[in-house]
Amino acid sequence: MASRAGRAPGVTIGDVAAAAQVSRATVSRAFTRPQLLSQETVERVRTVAARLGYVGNQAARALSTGRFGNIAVVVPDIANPFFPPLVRSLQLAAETADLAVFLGDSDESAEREAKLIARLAAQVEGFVLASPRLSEALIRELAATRPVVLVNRDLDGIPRVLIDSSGGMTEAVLLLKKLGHQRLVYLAGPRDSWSDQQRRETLTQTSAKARLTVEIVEVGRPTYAAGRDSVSAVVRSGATAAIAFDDVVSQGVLAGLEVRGISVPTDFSLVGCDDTLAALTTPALTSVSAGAATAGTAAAKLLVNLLEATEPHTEPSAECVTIATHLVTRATTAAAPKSTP
Amino acid sequence: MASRAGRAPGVTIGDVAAAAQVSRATVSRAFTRPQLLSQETVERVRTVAARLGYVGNQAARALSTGRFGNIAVVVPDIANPFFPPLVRSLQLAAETADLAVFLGDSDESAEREAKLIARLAAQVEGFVLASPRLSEALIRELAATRPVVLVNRDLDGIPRVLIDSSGGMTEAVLLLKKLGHQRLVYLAGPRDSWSDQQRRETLTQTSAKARLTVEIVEVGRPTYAAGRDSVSAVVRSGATAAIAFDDVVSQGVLAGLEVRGISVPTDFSLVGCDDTLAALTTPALTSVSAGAATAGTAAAKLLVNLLEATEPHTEPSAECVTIATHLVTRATTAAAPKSTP
DNA sequence: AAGGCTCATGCAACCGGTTGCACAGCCGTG
DNA sequence: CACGGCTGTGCAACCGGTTGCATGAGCCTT
Repeated sequence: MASRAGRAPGVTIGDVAAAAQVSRATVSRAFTRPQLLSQETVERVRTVAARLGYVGNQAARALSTGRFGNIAVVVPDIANPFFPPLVRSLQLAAETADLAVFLGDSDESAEREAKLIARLAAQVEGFVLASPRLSEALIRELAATRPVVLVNRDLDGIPRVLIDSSGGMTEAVLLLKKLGHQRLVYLAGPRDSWSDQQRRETLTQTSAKARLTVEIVEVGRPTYAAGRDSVSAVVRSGATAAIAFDDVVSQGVLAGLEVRGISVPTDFSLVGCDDTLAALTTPALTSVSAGAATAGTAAAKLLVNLLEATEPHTEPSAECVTIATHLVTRATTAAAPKSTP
Repeated sequence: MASRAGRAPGVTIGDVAAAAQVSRATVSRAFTRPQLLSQETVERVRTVAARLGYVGNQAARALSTGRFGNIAVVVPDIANPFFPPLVRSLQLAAETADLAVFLGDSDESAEREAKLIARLAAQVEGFVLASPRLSEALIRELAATRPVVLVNRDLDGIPRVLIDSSGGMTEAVLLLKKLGHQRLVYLAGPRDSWSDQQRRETLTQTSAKARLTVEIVEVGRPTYAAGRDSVSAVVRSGATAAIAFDDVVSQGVLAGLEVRGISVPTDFSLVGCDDTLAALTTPALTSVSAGAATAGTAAAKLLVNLLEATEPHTEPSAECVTIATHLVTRATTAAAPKSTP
C-alpha cells in the first residue's frame, strides 16, 4: 500500500500512459482529439484512465492551451434578490458548456469590483459583469483584453443584456395617472447603476408627457432599511404615489408607511421594480417585471458564443439582447386619495 | 509597434527578467521570497514589473506549487434566500485571504452536486459545502483528498458549521403550547437536508415532551409554490398551528391560507425558519433566527485555517462551530382559536 | 515490386512560473 | 594570507498537460 512520494491525490497523464502502454501524447489525444487515434486505442486509454480515476489537471491544461474553462460573474450584491436567479441560471447554462463559474461580490463598490476583476482575470476566459459599477473606461479596457458580457449596462460595442424597464415604467406612470395621482416620487437607487439611470430618465420623461410632477428621493444603496428610512422624505414631498428603484426598497417603504399609519393602497400607491418579491408582500406589490433568470441565461449564451467564436472568425459581434418588461398590477396601486385641503 | 506572435495579453516573468536584467528566478523570488534578495534588487524588479503591468500567470503558478488560490462553495439553490448572505460573507472573507471563489449551484440534486465537485476539484484547494445533498460516503471521500468545510451537515471528523435550530425550535413549540395550541404540523423540507432532519427531530421530541401532537407534511423542495400547495394538507390535518422548514415555505403557506380565507394569526399560527424574509411579510413572520452570514464567515475562516495548517502540523482539526438560534416572535403567532365542535 | 499515401503513434519542445543546488564575491577571523 | 561562512544570484529541472513534426506500418496504385 506504499505509494508515491508526497500524497498528491493526482493521477497524472503519465500514470495513465504507463498503465495503458502508450505515450503521454496518446493519452492526451484520447481525450482532446479522439479522431486522430484508432477507435480501439481511445477506448483502451479511456478505460484505463477511468479505472485509475484520472482527472486532467486544469492548471497544466490551461498553461499549455491558454484556456481555463472558467468564467466569472461579478455582481454588486448577491444578497439583493435580483441577482441570485440571474447567477443561478447563468451557472446552470455555463455548466452545459462545461465552464466553471467564479462569483465576485463587489459590495457595491467600483474599487472592489476592479480588484476582483484583476484577481480573476488571470484565470478566466471571460467575464459577465452584472450591473457593473465600474467606469466605462475600465470596462472597455477589460473588454479589449478578453470577452466581456454586460448585464444592465449599455456600452456601445460591448455585448450586453439589457433589461429594458422603460416599457413597464411607462405603464406604471400611465396607470398612476389614470388612477388620479398627480404627484409622484421616484425612490432612486445607486447612481452608478445603469438600471437606475434608465428608470430615472424614463420616469421623468414619461411623467412630463403625462403632466405629472415627479420628485426624486435618493435612496442610495437599495436595501430594506434604506427604503424604510426614505419614507419621511416621501411623506414630506406631498406625493400620493411612489415608484421605487427595486422591490427591496419597496418593501422597506411599505414597512415605513405602515409604521406611520399610512395605509397602502388607500392612502398611498406604490410600484416596485424587478418583480423579485412582488407576490410575497402584503399587500402584494405592483411591480415592473424583470426576468433576471432570462437575463442570466442570455448572458451565458452570449459569452459562450463569444468564446467559441474567438478563433474562427475574429468578428467581435457586439450583440445586444434586450428583455422587455411590463407592469404587473397587484394590490399596492389604487385611486389617489381625495386631496386634502 | 509590432509585437510578439499572437496577441497574448500576458507579460511573462521572462519579459520582466529581461527588462530588469536579472534571471527569471530572481523575478520570481522578488515576489515570493523577497528576504532572499537584496533590498535593491527587489525594488528594481518590482518597479519594472509594475511598469510592464506584469501579473503572474495563475495557472503556471498552480502547476508548480500545487496551489491555486481558489476555493469553491457549493449550494443547493442560490435562489433560496438563505444562501446569498452566506455566500456573500464567505466571498468577502475569502477575499481578505486572497482566495477566489467558485460558486456551484447543484439545483438540489446530489448527482449534479457530485459532478460540480468533480469538475471543480481540479482547481480548488478546498470546498465549502453548504447544505450538501451528497451521500456521507462521497463527502468523506472528498474530505480525504482536500480540505472540506461543511455547513449544516453534521459528519464527525469533518470541520463544519452548524446552525443549531433546536434552540429556536424548542422555543417555538413551547410558545405554541403556551398559546393553547395542541395539534401542530411540521412542513418538512428536503429529506437530504441535515437542517430538515434536525428540525424534524427536535420538533417531534419537544412536542412529545410538551404533549402536543405533530403531523408531518412533506413539502419537498422548499419553494413558495410548494408551500402554497401544501396548505390543503395542513387544513386536512386539523392542526391550529404550523412550523415550516423555512421562510420561503412559510410565505407560500401564508398565501395559501389567505386564499382560503383563513386569517393569520387569528385562525391559525405559523412559525418559519431561517428568518430570511421574516420581517418582510405581512403579517410579519414569527421565525427561528439563523445567521447565515455568520455561518458564511465562520466557514471561510475554518477553511482558511485548514489551508494554512495543511503543511505545518498535519493536525486535521475537525472543529465544529455551532451557531445558536432563538425564536423571533412577530405577528403570525397568537392564541389558538376556540375549538370547533 | 517500388513508390506514394494514409493512418496511428511517439518524440520532444513548450506554456510560465517555482525551487534545489551551485557558485561567485565579499567579509571577517586566526 | 588562507580559509570558512554568508549573501545574492543564476542555472536548470520540474509541475502536467498539449501539439508540430517525424516516423513507421500497412495498403493501394501503376
